[in-house]
Amino acid sequence: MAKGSTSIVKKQLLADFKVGVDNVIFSVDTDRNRLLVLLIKRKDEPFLGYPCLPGTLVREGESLKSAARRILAEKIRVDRLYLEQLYTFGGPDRDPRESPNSFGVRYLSVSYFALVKFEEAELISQNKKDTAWYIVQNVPELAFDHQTILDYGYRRLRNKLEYSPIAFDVLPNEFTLNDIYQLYCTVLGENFSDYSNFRSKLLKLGILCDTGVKVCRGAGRPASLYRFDAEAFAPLKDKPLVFI
Amino acid sequence: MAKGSTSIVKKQLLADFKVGVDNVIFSVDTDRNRLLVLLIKRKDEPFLGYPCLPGTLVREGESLKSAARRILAEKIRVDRLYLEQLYTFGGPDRDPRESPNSFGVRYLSVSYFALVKFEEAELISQNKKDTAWYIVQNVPELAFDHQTILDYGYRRLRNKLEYSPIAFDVLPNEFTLNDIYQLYCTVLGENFSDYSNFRSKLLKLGILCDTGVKVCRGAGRPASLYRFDAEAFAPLKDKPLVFI
DNA sequence: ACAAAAGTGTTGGTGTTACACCCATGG
DNA sequence: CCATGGGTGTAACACCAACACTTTTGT
Repeated sequence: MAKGSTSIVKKQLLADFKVGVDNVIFSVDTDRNRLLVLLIKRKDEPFLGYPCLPGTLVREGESLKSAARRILAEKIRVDRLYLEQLYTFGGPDRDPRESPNSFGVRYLSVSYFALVKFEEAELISQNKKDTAWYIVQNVPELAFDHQTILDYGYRRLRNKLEYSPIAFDVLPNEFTLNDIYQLYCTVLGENFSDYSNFRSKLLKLGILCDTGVKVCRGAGRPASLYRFDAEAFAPLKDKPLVFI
Repeated sequence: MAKGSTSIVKKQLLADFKVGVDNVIFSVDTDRNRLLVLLIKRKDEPFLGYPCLPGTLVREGESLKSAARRILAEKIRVDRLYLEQLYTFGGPDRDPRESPNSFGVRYLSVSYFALVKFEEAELISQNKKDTAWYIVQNVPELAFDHQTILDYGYRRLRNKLEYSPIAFDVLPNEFTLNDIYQLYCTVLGENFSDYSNFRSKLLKLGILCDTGVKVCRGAGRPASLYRFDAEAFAPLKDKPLVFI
């Protein structure tokens, strides 16, 4: 904003804000083919008992992203994740707490979108009973406008998956091609692409290297373990790239 | 944000925010094949005299989008435009005015991205001498972190153009296929696509209707005037769609 | 005034590539 | 049983060429 405005516009007209950060935290349970989102049960009015996205208010000297990381660290413990800003919801009427007697303080929500590894996402024990993973396609009614935020995050997740390699942020260091395929299926739907084409397309990108190691999962031919080659991907960064 | 947080975290830790809105306003001068962005010269310190994005602080009871529309209306007069939120920049160090003696008030910038019709974008006279269109690829050094915001907006513009019909928001009601092509060329670069394929692809979408009227522009065969068919496009909304 | 030339919009064709769908093979 | 790899037909696209209709230029 230009400072010029502050001197022209009367101070008392300007809204005072508290800024909150709400996280849409996704994980993929590849074993059961489920896309999950982390929700917590509210312990206060309004919307007492309703699930909502984990959020927090931004503290002094804290960046928005730091706040997002902090609330994430309070709920789950992960060492690898993908995190990016989603959208800012800031209408004056989005939160019923912004009543006329709220002294003119408005609440703004900057939402963040996170993707974490389900297998290593350990719920922090102190919040365990109120924090849980929900199947995205089947969440109950959420508090505030959090369903809107969730929808927005879900759309972003699907888009991101198609043109950027965020899947590798939540896959083990070594994985089979089928592991990736299952992840994509879970998020994008069963028939987003043929497995055969998905394979060859992904391999042709040259960003995976075959470790040569084979793994047997149940019956069937052993699959090769691959590793994401960050160096090979680096020059492709910021280029239009399609992963499907 | 969950209200639970407010009761746990000590009030004095929370940052107080003033929220600003900065607009990245693009227009396309199709005659001269130029992509333009609207900048204003700062009349205050810091960055006195530097160009910056038009912005304002959000007032009480005003939504973010309303603030974006207000600042836009103060600079230019248009009746058709495309407007969407871009990104929120909120690090505690982004604005040098946020010094330790600023009483802990932080400035957050929610940026908006707008596309307007160059031909009808009339600069409001009172700001005329400090408000001007700049060629995007050739802007001078900007105040604050506005170059970052501009870059972000430019990228968004190119992406949006490829998969959503925002071009029709800034084209005349009736236009030739070459008009659209020129607009795409100006934004995406000369060789983004072959004209022949661009034509047939666009027509095959079935969202344009031929008015039958022909226009002659200088020499050459007369071109058909087309009109965007909003009804035909409606069912395609929210579907993955490619315009290139 | 008339014919030729040049400019611009329009339409169609061809080779290459990507993809959907299917099948053979290997461990 | 399942991962792997290859094969085929269709559709999309890059590149190219021809054609249609107009204005401009030359004689």
